[in-house]
Amino acid sequence: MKNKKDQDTEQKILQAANRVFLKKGYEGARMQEIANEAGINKALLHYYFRSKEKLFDRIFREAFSNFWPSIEKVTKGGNAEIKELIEAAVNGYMDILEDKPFLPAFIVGEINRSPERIKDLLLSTGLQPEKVLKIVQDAIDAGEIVEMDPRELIVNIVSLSIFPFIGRPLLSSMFWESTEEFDLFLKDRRKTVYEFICRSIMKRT
Amino acid sequence: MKNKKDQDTEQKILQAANRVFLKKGYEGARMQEIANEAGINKALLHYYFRSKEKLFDRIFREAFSNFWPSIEKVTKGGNAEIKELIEAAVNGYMDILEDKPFLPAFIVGEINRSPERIKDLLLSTGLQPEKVLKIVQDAIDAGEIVEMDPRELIVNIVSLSIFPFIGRPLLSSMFWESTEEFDLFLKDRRKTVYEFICRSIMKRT
DNA sequence: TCTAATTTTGACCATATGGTTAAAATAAAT
DNA sequence: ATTTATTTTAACCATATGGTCAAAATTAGA
Repeated sequence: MKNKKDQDTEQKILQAANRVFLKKGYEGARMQEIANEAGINKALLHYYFRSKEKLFDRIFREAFSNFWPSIEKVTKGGNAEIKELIEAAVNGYMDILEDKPFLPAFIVGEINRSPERIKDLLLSTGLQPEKVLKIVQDAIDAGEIVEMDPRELIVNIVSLSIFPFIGRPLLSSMFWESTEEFDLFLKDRRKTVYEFICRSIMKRT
Repeated sequence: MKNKKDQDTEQKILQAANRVFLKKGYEGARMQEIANEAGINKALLHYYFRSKEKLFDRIFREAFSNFWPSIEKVTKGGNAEIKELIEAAVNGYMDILEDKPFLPAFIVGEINRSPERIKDLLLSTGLQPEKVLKIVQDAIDAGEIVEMDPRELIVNIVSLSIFPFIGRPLLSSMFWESTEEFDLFLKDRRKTVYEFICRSIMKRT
């Protein structure tokens, strides 16, 4: 039976673990640092979460499920508009990543470390990539956009949305005066990316 | 004075370190594993490279300098064509990344781990981002392409070229039958990315 | 208030890991 | 051939790290 203090401590641990794991990854993270960050004894971590792997697994699954923008509004109604899909995807990613900029680097880094877990993870998210593909394919069949592999468009949308956050330190150093200015650029970007994509896929008159 | 065996061993170590560090990152890599991979005693690593940090630094600098496509052909002559720039950049990245797919994940991961090193690294590469920006700006001023922040176009080119390699395990699991098929997709991609970008920036008639 | 259950801690353990050292093996110099 | 310099190894060392445990502190239940 859980009481109030129980919940508090568990939450403090999870928040601390989240900060540390996301910034340093599984290999770089230290249980001691997580304990310090949470303001508790290291043994408590094991009391609540058995092992580093178990704790990490909890954090990672949570992070992974937060990684996907919700586009049900677009996919639900049968009459899916391709432009709405793009707008929802780009805005969805921007919303998530402005709030948690470390998320994508963390996810791809950890997936790279143990790729065998992907299948399981994807299943538990209940994502339906086929639905997204179908929307794109329908738009192509209807002649609304140029002909292309639907997967290519998806990859491009995702690339344009996510990569600037992964490459933030590098890009901001090369082309901006400061990371703050780069962040301003990122804020504007949801508009410009959307336009960039639409210009490319709309047929010429 | 170095003799032949010396060179051999050093090279074997560097190759082994390269494999291990690129796949596992600094924190995940083990000196023992590098030694095994190189077929030598662990103490030899320290004989040749003092410490893990020193060895890593050597590998990382090498990796970082390999990360940039050579676009001098385009930038050298004053008459820089924007389309040539895009083609050179996309093809340059594809050439590099088809050969070393782990490179971008490694670089961005390690830069994330210690961002303070970037300035120094960038200086030692002798890259000139301004030149690239100027080519884009000139094309805009000449009315060849649509108006936009030149940095935005650069970021888009880089994102579209690099991200699919970073997100390979995830993307291939979601939208392809196997990683092999995804790799075929990546091979074709240098054409389609180029076209995708050009369609977006060329002015409508 | 008194007891039982739960939570928290400090001290400890086993192992992994980066690093060192002295001696053995090999190559170079004479 | 003998000596000297260099390369390689096995055996260690110190420390960091994930994890455990018994006791103390706290909370819940009677």
